[in-house]
Amino acid sequence: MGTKVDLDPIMEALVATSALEDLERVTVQLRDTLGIDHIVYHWVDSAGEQYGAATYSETWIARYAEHNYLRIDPVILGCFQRFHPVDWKRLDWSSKAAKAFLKDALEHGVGNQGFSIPIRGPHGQFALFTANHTCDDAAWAEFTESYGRDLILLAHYFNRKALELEANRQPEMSRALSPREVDAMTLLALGYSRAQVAHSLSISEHTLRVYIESARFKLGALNTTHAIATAMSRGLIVV
Amino acid sequence: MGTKVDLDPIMEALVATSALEDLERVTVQLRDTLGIDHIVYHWVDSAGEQYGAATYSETWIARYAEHNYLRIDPVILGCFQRFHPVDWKRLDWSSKAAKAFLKDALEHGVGNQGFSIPIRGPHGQFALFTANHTCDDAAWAEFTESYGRDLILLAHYFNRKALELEANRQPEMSRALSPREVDAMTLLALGYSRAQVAHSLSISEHTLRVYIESARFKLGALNTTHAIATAMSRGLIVV
DNA sequence: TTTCCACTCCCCCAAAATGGCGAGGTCGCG
DNA sequence: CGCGACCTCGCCATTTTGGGGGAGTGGAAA
Repeated sequence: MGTKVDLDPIMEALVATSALEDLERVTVQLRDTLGIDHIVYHWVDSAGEQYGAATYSETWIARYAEHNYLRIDPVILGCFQRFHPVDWKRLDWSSKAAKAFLKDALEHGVGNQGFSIPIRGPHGQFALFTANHTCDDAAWAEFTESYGRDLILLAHYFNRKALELEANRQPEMSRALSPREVDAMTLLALGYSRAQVAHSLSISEHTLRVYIESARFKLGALNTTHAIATAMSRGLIVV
Repeated sequence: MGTKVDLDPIMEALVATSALEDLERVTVQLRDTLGIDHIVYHWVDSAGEQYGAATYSETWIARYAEHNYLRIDPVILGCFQRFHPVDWKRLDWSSKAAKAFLKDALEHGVGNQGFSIPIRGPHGQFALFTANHTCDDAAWAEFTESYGRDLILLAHYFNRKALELEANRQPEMSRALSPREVDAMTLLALGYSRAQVAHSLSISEHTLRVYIESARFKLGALNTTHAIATAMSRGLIVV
C-alpha cells in the first residue's frame, strides 16, 4: 500500500472477461495488487436479486444472504441515496441493527476500513464497488486519496461488464410504441384521465382506448398502470 | 488533438467550483484544452426539468428547448437505456424525426462526431456528459480511444458537482413514502389490481386504498397511474 | 405526556376504466 | 395486389377506482 501501483493490467483483464465467474478472479487479482484485504463488486437487480464478485469468505457471503443483511447493511442503505463515493466512517452506524451487523462482519474477516462507490445502470440497476481493509484512519485516508480515481474507473468497468454479461443472459425484446401510443402513454403518466388525454390529442376517447390497449399488448402489461411503469423503465416514454 | 494533454488542472477546477454558473466556465476550459468543438453536461431532473452546462451556442440551446428536442434527441433516447459510454455513430438515427434533428443540429454548430457518457444519480436523476467535434471517423476514434477514461472521470465529477450544487438549491422537498406505501406502489406498478395487491400484502382492500391515497397526496399525483409514474421518476420505487 | 404518524379496519356510491363486439380509412412493403 | 401496421370511430356490460364519511392501535418524536 506504499507507492502507487499500476492498475492498467487489471483494467485490461476486466475488459477482456467474458463470464461472470471471471469477475471474481479479477477481484482477487485487484485485491492482491492493491495489497488490501478485500475487493467487492455487489450488484442489486431491479427485482431485488443480488449478485456479487467478492473476495470475502464463503461463510460471510452465505451469512450475509441468510440473514438478509441487504436490508440493514448501512453501506447499501447509505450508498443507495447518494452519488458520491463514500468512506464507511461517514455512514450511519448508529442503529443497533447496524452495530450488530458490523460486529458480525468484523468477526467474519471484513476489514474495519471501507470505501464504496455507488453506481447505477438503466432500469433501476444499482451496484456497489468496495475496497476494504484493516488499518488505521490515517493509512486508509492515504489509500483512498491516491486510489480514489482508479476505484471510480474500476467501478465503472466492473459495472459495465456485469451489465454486458447479464444482458447476454436475458435478451430483452421490446417492440417500440407508435408515436400516438407514446403520446397517449406520456399524457397518462402525467396524470390526465382518458377523457382529458383524448381531448388533448383531439381524438375520440374510444380511439385513445385502442392506443392504450395496443400499447398494453406490446408491452405485455396487465393494465394501464403496469404499461406506464413498463414503458418508463424501458425508457420508451419520458416524464 | 494530437498528443494527450493533462486534464488534472481541469478536474481540480471542477472540484473547486461552487456555483452552477461556474460549471459552464469549466466546460469552456475543457473544450479549449482538448481542442474540440464542444463539451456538454446535460442533466435531466426527476421532474423532467433540464439543466445544462454547454459550450453550444445560445441559439442552439434555445432552439433545443423551444422544439422540445429532449423528446426526440437520439442521444438522450439512446443513452437513457444503456450504461456504456456511446459513440454517436452507434445510435439509432433512422427515424425521420432524428434525421431532422441532426440536420438542425449540424446547422447550429454541433459537430458531426460525438461521444456521450450516461450517468445516473439517486432519485432517478439522469445526466449526459458529451464531447463533440467535427472530424472524420478515424480521428474521432483516436480521440475517444485516448480520452475515454478521462471523460468517464470527468462525467463523474461533473455529476457529483451538479448534484452537490443542486442539493443546496432544493432542500429535499419530496416527502418519502412509508414502507407500506412503497410496497403498495411497487405491486401496482407490477400490474396487480387493488384487490390482488391487498391480498398480497395481507391487508384489506380499504387499507390499501388509504396507502394509495396517502402516496398520491405525498407525491402530488392526480391518480394512481400518475403516482406510479412520479414515484418511479423520483426513484422512490424500482420496477 | 401529548401529539403526530404509520398502520389497520368498515360502510356506501358515483365516476372512471376496461373488455368485448363491431366498423371504416390510409400508407408502405413484398 | 394483398397484408399488416397505424389511425379513426361507436355501443354496452362489467370491473375497478376514487371520494366521502368514521375509528382504533402502537410507536416515535417533541
